[in-house]
Amino acid sequence: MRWSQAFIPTLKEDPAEAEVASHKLMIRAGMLRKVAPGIHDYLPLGWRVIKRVEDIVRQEMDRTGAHELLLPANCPAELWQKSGRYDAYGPELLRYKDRSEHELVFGPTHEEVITDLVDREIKSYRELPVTLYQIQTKFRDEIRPRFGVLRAREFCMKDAYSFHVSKKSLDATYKLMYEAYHRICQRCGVDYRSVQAAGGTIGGSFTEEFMVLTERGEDSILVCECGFAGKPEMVAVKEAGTRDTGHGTRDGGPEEVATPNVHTVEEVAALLKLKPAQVVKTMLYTYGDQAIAVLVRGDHAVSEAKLAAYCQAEVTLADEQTIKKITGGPLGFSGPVGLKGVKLIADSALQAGGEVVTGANKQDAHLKGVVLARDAEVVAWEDLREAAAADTCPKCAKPLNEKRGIEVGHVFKLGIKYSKAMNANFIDQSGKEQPYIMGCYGFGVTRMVAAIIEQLHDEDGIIWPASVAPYQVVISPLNMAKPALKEAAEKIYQDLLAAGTEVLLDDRELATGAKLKDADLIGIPLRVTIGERSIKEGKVELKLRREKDAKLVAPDKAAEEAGKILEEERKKLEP
RNA sequence: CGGGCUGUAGCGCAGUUUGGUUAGCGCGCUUGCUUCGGGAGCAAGAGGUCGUCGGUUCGAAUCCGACCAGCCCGACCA
Repeated sequence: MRWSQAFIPTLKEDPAEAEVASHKLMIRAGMLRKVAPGIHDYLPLGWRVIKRVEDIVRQEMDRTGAHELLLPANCPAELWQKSGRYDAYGPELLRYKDRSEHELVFGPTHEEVITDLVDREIKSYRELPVTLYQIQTKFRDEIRPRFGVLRAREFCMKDAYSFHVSKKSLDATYKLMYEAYHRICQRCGVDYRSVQAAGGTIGGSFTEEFMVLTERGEDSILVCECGFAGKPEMVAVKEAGTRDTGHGTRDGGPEEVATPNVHTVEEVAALLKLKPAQVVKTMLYTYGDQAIAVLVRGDHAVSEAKLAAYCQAEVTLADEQTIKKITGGPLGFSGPVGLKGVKLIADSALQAGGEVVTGANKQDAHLKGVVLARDAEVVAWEDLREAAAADTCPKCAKPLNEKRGIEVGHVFKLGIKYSKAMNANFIDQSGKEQPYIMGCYGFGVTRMVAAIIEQLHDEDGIIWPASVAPYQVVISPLNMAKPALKEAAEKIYQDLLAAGTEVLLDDRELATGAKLKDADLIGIPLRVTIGERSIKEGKVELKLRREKDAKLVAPDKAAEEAGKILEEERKKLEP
């Protein structure tokens, strides 16, 4: 492609609307423009990258034996009513009516549609398992779209669904998908981790997320140098023996102290001149028609995932009314002493003993000098809190580091959640109807593009890995008015085209600096620089975007040498 | 939905406090000449419902009111 004829509207300045690096750079590099909040034009350069990532995803899906198809973006609401998600999904689901008043949804994900298709077409266990996938535009009516394509309302996603007769068969496909996702992330050239996700402990289902590590990620993850990574709510915590909670044990039991208008742990600790760790939080949760009180140290957070696993049910934080009914006191003053009629469990970190401060179950009062083992009826001490960077790796016991990540992929064993709700069955070997056992596997294509930039850029612009770059080579003749430079550029351009290389020839009549700045901004992996300085010696320069120094080669060897360098670059990204 | 901020040329902004000639600057764009190893110089030019509607005033980008849109934080979602 000749740059003079391309549509690559680069910008010199950062757009005011963009906050994060990937968003700024996608706009400045002429990849992306905003049409409405969370809705974008993908310009040619951006679209080329999206297609490169799509191709990687497609190749890895095909390698697992999955089959690509394309489902409609517009789906009848009936399917969603059948699964129960028409009500459960909430306002993020874009709904509308057609001219004959039929209700439709614009699919944010396609479990319903695919389950309906498979149910209509696959009747026998003999035809299973099957894995189907599509790469498609999804729509989610995000409450607050932000960061460009990282959290958009319209985005490109690969979604795959597998159908099985047995859990064992699902396990096998899940493993294939899990491995495929690792290969995709490796081929995209990013530093990433796979982590077990919440929900994985309920009902035997299992789910993992693939997170690209970047400082601006929306999720917190804990990583260890041994390779372990996990989400704080999932990482098992081992308490390190006894712990001094700060103020020793006196006789005499708890003593009430006035704490007017003091609600949060920080406020209580400040008022009583203690550390948050010396205060105990009492959190009430409900599940089904039951309630449970959970104690954690003031500086810790309850892991709802761990609590859900303990309760074997989804848990919800109790509302103020429920709190009043159970504790007799208002929100913010709950405590374990004298608490009746509710199961009381505590995080293992509190087992060390010592005196702590808790709520008094009445307005504007706390209790100090509480010794949980003595003053409260704790029925179980469990690992119930979110892990933090201060904790140690459950695998190797080294200290953990807290990192931020962007979720690009999610693999999930669904089980019979959808097939059961939608009454979608196959006939098993004994002639009986059984619900399909399902898995689903999502991958955010446009999100991955942004995640790559977020991780691979410098102050000059994007640094594309060769595997996803919109062009492999950019040729920059530094002065189009000099015939010698122009001719050398043209020759190398033709050589590279003949070799099948995706090449961008910067034939624009711009000042030298502008061309070099633009080339760096759009991040093409390899630049062939043709300037008078080197052409006088009969050479041109080959420079990798990610490196500082250039290699000098004769113009007629440039295409061949470029091919070799790129081959090396691509090899590095192979799983 | 709550809190904060912002709407002035394609982009980035000044001007608004204290109303007053023809609304400015930088980048970009057009034409010409000169330049060319890190966003060139000179000259000439095009481009504006000052977010919208209403009000106050002899006079409104500027004051008042309502509305709309966008961005950030939070809540929500995952």
